[in-house]
Amino acid sequence: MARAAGVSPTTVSHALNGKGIVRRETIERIEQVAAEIGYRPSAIARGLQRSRLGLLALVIRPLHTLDTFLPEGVDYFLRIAGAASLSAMEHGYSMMLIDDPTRPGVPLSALSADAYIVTDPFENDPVLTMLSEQRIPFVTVGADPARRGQFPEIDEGDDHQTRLMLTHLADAGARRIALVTGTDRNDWNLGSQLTLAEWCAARGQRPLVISVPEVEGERVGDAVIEHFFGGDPAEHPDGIFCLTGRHAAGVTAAAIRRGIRVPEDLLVAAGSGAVQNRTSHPTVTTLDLHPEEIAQVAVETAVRLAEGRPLERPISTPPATLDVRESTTRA
Amino acid sequence: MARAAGVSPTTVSHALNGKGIVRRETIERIEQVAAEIGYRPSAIARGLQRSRLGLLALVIRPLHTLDTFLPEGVDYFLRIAGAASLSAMEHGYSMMLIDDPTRPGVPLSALSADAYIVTDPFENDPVLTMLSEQRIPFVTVGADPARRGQFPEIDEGDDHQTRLMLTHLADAGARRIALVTGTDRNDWNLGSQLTLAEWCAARGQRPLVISVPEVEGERVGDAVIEHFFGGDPAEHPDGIFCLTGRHAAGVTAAAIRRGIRVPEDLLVAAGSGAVQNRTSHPTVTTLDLHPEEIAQVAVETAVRLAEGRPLERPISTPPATLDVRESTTRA
DNA sequence: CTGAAAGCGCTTACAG
DNA sequence: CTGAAAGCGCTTACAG
Repeated sequence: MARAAGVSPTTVSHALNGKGIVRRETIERIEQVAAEIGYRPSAIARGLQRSRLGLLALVIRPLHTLDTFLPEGVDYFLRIAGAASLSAMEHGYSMMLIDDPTRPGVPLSALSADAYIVTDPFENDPVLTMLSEQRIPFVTVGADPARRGQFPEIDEGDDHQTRLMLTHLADAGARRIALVTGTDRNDWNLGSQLTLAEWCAARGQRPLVISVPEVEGERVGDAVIEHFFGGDPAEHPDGIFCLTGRHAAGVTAAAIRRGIRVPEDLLVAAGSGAVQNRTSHPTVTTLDLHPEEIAQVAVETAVRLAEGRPLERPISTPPATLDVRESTTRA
Repeated sequence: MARAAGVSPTTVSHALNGKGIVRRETIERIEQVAAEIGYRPSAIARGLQRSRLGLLALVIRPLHTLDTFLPEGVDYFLRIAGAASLSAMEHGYSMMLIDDPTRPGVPLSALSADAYIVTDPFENDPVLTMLSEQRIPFVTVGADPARRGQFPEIDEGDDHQTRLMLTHLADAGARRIALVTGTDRNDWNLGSQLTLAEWCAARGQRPLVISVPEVEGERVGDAVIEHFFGGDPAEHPDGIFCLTGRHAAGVTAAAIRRGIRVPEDLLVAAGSGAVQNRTSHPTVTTLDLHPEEIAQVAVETAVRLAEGRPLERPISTPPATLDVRESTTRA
């Protein structure tokens, strides 16, 4: 490029980056030659200088537990990935989608992002440990339950969300609300149990909770219903809050199979909605967690970290909102 | 690192990469020191040498047309993205998810992948033109309809898939099959029209086709039904093949609203399934395009290109299979 | 205003 | 077996 324009590499660099002082005509000539020969500076060479590549990475932890990377109907994480990728490009970065970077033999490239976004880390998540040991900047979406506040984290507002849904269920007529969580030890699953415990304590109730694997999806329905409705009728719930949409779909179907009417006998709602919840009969009330906006905030934070700019903490996201549907609407 | 181990950078490089000849003990010492200080070679410096970063990029063209990057219920592209990302890591690469890289002001990083995968390029797709001009390796999933065979491409088997579905509809009792395509000018939309034209020609029929925007999703239902059932009853179809699952969902619902029974009066099927099709009433027959396997083949091809290894052409993917559901099953 | 020099952190011939 | 030198393609002080 320098040769083609008949100047030194220094001048090319100055001209194209608007640094230093270069005669206007020289800049124009260089720009023209660059356009002609389709010159683009090498991101790698520049990266070596700045030791930043303009790369962000997204690690979606819960997907690692699921058998398929992308469980059907669960659009929450996928919308995060898409929105994060767009958002990154708007900030001048590209987004890598990577699986567990602590596995032996991960590609070097998977560890060369300028900053990482880790959504829903597990308790004492080794990914966070590794990144932190390697002094690689990262931000989590949802805290590591065992290390809350230790790392830059974006509060998903789990507590608020859980209360929002519990209040809605109570308003809709539920007197005894059971909780169905997943088994991943993340803030979402663990935090909601704490919130329910407080909620129940305030009402002098014993919390009804069951944790079932995320990966089982709809299949957990019968087991969950049997668990809550198998024993003492005095202990039967009249509202069930499932953290995942697929669990809620399975629970709703199983309840109906057992002759329990939804919403007449039992209110059902989901935390993170699945597409199924919008098309099932009855349709199921869910929370809208606004994944696009979470992704945007996460990317902004990651960019700040990558560029060594200060963070405003705590970082929070717009609160979840309710999508009220038939499963919690009594006539 | 070299200093820490008391050897030269050359020896470190040799030891860690298994190149050259290094005494076993030296290797061991270097490895130990590396582990102790958590040393990882810089992917950037190495990349500058090899002018490859170990990065692949996925460009999902149809998502660009849609208003949201990740339309709800459409899991095809998302499953491709997830599977491609996993597959890339197995090959020692990381996967970037990028939007249109021809836009002015794209991050340099978005153009520094070793090879690109472009799914469902448009006719004369500027992305392909740009990549090809810049001599950046890429493979398309589905051809550029205007430049078939000009670039490395993975055949999605559109023709086979369309015939598979037409045959199924005919077997299920349809005498007059209409086609609903999207409006993106990609192989999937254009190719299926050609196949239908041939199919109809063989039967002495005039093809019934309408193209409606992908982004409209379910909302197109009434317009499509009105288009096909508004006029001469002799021209009413008794089978509709919608290329997208969301269109099929909308069409099914609209037909039922109009008193057209599915599947009794009208068979409906979808090309690429959406989650809705599995939970609607009636459930809707779809093709399973096996996105995970397509992603895998695409990644393998991209890796070959990145490494300058020869391609075996034509590259093909496992044929689509039918998921037969209620919408094409008459009692 | 412009360019020669050094350096980012590696790898790869090549010399010892 | 080991290391000094050159170089990957840029950027950034610094000298002219």
